[in-house]
Amino acid sequence: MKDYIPKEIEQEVLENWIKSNIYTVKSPKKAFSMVIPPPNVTGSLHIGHALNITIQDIVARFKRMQGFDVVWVPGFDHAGIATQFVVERELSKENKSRLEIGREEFLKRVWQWVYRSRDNIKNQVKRLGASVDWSRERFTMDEGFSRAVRYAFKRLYDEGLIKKDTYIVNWCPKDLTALSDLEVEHEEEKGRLYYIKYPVLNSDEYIVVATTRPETMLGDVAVAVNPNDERYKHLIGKKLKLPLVEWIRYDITGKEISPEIPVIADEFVDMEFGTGAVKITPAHDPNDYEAGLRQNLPIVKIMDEKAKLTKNAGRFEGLDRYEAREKVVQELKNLGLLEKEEEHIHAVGKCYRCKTTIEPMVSTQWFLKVSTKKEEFLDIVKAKKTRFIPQNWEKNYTDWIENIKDWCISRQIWWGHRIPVWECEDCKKESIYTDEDFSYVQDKLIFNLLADGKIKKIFTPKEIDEILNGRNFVHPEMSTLDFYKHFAYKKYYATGINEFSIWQYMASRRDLYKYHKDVKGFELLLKCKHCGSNNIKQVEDVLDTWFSSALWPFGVFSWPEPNQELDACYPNNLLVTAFDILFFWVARMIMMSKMLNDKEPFKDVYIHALIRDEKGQKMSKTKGNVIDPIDVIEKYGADSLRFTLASLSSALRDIKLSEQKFEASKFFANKIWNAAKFVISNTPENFLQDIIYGDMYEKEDYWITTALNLTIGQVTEYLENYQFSHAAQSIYNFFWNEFCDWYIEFSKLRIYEKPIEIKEDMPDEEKAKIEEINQKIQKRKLTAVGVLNTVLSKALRLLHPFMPFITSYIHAKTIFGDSDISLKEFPVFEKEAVDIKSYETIERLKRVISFIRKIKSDFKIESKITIFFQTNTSKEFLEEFSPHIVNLCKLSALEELKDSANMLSIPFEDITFYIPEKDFDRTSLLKDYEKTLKDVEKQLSIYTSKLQNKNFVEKAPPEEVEKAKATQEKLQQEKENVERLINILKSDKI
RNA sequence: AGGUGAGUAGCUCAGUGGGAGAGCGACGCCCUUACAAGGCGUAGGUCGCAGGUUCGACCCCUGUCUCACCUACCA
Repeated sequence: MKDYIPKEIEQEVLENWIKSNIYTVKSPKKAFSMVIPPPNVTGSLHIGHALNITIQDIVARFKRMQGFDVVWVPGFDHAGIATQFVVERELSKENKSRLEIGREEFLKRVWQWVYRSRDNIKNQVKRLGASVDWSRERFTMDEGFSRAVRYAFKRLYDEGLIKKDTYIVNWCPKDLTALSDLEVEHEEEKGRLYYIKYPVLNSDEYIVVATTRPETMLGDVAVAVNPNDERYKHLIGKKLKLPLVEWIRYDITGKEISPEIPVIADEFVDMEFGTGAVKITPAHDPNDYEAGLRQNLPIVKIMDEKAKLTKNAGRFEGLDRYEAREKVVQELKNLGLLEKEEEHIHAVGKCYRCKTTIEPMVSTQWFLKVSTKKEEFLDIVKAKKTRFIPQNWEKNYTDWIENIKDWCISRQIWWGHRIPVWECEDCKKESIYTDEDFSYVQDKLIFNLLADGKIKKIFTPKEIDEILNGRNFVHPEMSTLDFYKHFAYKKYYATGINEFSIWQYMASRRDLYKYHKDVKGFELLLKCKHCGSNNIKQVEDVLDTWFSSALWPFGVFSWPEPNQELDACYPNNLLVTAFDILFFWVARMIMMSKMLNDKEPFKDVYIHALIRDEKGQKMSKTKGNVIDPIDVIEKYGADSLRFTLASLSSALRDIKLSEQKFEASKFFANKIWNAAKFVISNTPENFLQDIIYGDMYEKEDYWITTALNLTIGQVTEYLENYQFSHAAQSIYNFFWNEFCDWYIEFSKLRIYEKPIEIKEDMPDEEKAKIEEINQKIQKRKLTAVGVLNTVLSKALRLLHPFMPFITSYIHAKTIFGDSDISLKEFPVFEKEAVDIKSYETIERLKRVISFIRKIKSDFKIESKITIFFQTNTSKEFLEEFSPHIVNLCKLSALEELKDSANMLSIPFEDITFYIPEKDFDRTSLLKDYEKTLKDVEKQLSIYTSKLQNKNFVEKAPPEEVEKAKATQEKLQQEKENVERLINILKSDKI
């Protein structure tokens, strides 16, 4: 073995895994299932993904080694608005807009983008070492998912849970789409509060209203005051003249609305704020909208979808909302109707994608009525059908569900699942289509292609042939037809489909397919399910991306088709995700799973932290503080990246990350490498045959076996409880501080012990004696090698989930390397391997060695010396381990004291050591020991007073009192020892 | 405004009703045949502040300050 170069070994190991396909599971029996949170196809993975994938892979590898059929499904999310946004930005580089090139051409561009981005991310996931089953890869826009989305939509619609409705929504005037409440980010902003006078009709009085958005006054339909507000009570029911407006406005039903508006009473008005009078603009403010509904007020829209003012704004028509604001304010000023303006800080809603200020707008959208199902969604978590880890998140979930509003699921964008609703131009009613409406496979396939936008309204058999028999987007190794069979229908239809067979089929089904002679194409005839009219058109809107992501835990297992894998893998055993998508995604999955299947989507959700930069700030490309996981892998290796993330990942707090932190893990990997090098290079070739001739275990062998087993127990428990950082810490300590620092050093006594040379001229008897000794040496060596190998192998297996590459590479080179380490058994805690007596003996030995090392360091003893000892109770112990002490302390010998002349005596526990007198810095040493004495005395006084306290002795548990007594005695001895030493140092004797 | 989490060594963080820990950094000594990406040793903390409960509090309770995040409102 050469030096540790992560890049080289990781490459090699990765190739082996991919070649041998070991993470593919055909038919899971004892299943452990997870679905990857599908990364967006918007670019590349960031360090947060790396953390997410690392945690999942740790669990996956752990469970796999424990004998589970681990089904870990990878995949990607089409990310509607985000991806559309990115592709539009690309287009703008060519000075084009999506509106110019049209929907069809634009979507082609998106698919090209997705292809590149997907492959890039896929490669990154592989380099992280994720042991996903690539044969199960899915995409939220693949043929199976698109079909599942239609099924889901239809079921929810049929149950009355999906409704088209006119309602006030969050509208992004740049992306030109509605957004859900969650997609709006609130930011504090400095604004102004304008106080405007509204004259009371037929009176000299006026009401002053305060507003941050004066331009919306053009859409005012009332002014509201609190019914208990004495200032305004007399005005309730009177009319006001809306300033500036001298024209007729129309509400959304087309009714004329006068600029004379009523003063109304409504409880929602806060008397304390502003003037206590509120202008009501139902079309452009969510609160006003609600008030409008309560008070039966008309809705006057004054802005269009780009937030430009409309005809209702009279002479302000065509102005942008901000231009209009300035102009309105100016005109009010001129008329003397602006009482004052004030600085005002308030939160402004922004589009989460493009940061444009949201315009609340009344619009017709599709809603999923989740608010009616609150109790059911709460129950999943309350009844622990789904467990949140850490549990704290339950409260967040519960609070959010309790206040949930209906979910606006339609988006006015192009990239996404088009709503499967066909509206009838004749009877105006809605028909939902899925492939359930067709009985023959051919029709089902053609319908799906049509609904997915893969073919146009009029299509040719050749196009169908090319698509179905062409390479599939997600699984290029199979045709799209096979993809349908394998992933969507989960059945094998014998039907082969080609251009000719389709032609023949469609020609025979003139009831369903209309032939267009002019273009030699067919049209699938869809009819209105209510009046039978052919005059129906599919809704242009697409669904919120999270609508499809919410189906992920069962959609990847070919839902809605009943099948064995769905049964075996759903509910998923575990979902690992970050808290920032708790509502977006986790809650939505719970909702969909409950509504569609009456089940929880997963048993456990492990919610991990977000990664921030070293200053605790969110990483973002614009700030330039991102850490690219691939850069880290290049510099430090994927193993180091993973180990670092795992050791930093406490579930509760954010992770502050800087590049430097990967270094420690790389040093650790290097340590592993070198320790393994030592073990492997000292293992004889035919070791496995010879090991039966090995000798008995030494105490240190029992010691390391015990320490190993204690570690195994800890790591297993930590992993089972998702305590990754503790598990990582535990292995780290064992490997470095026990195995490397002590056991390997101890083992060198036997490993490097040289056989005695036999000389020709020796008498036979002596030769035989030496021969016997040499055999013994050989036997002892074999045992040490055996223990080294066993411990190394088990330690590597403990480490494997964290550092899969290096452990796989090294393990293959050990005597146990017949198959990949990821398929080996995870070490099991063995009670009978724990030998507390030997363990404590060696722990004592470690203390003695450390003490002698400290003495050597304190007294600046550099050369090899002989140290003498004197003891009543530990003679055997010191003699038994004298080789260990001599070697690890680099002494020339350790012997019992014969003559104390010119010796400096140093007490330790029940032993006194003697070193030769020599020059050293007495003052500084005295200072050190006096400080030690002070510390010991302080400790001792704590215990003494504790034991003198009657209350403690009487009330504390007896074992605590015993413990305190023991500690007191220990401290007493230590105190005496230090005092003795100080006296010796002070005496003129030396 | 409500909620959640955090405040422990210079930095990053563990920890728990009974002797304050680790990693990194700092300092001193060592190129010793697995490893200088290493070894050996050392220094450094009234555990945010104030009360309370307890025989005993870094830990539990109350209050308070600071920081971060989430949710809602803000005419």
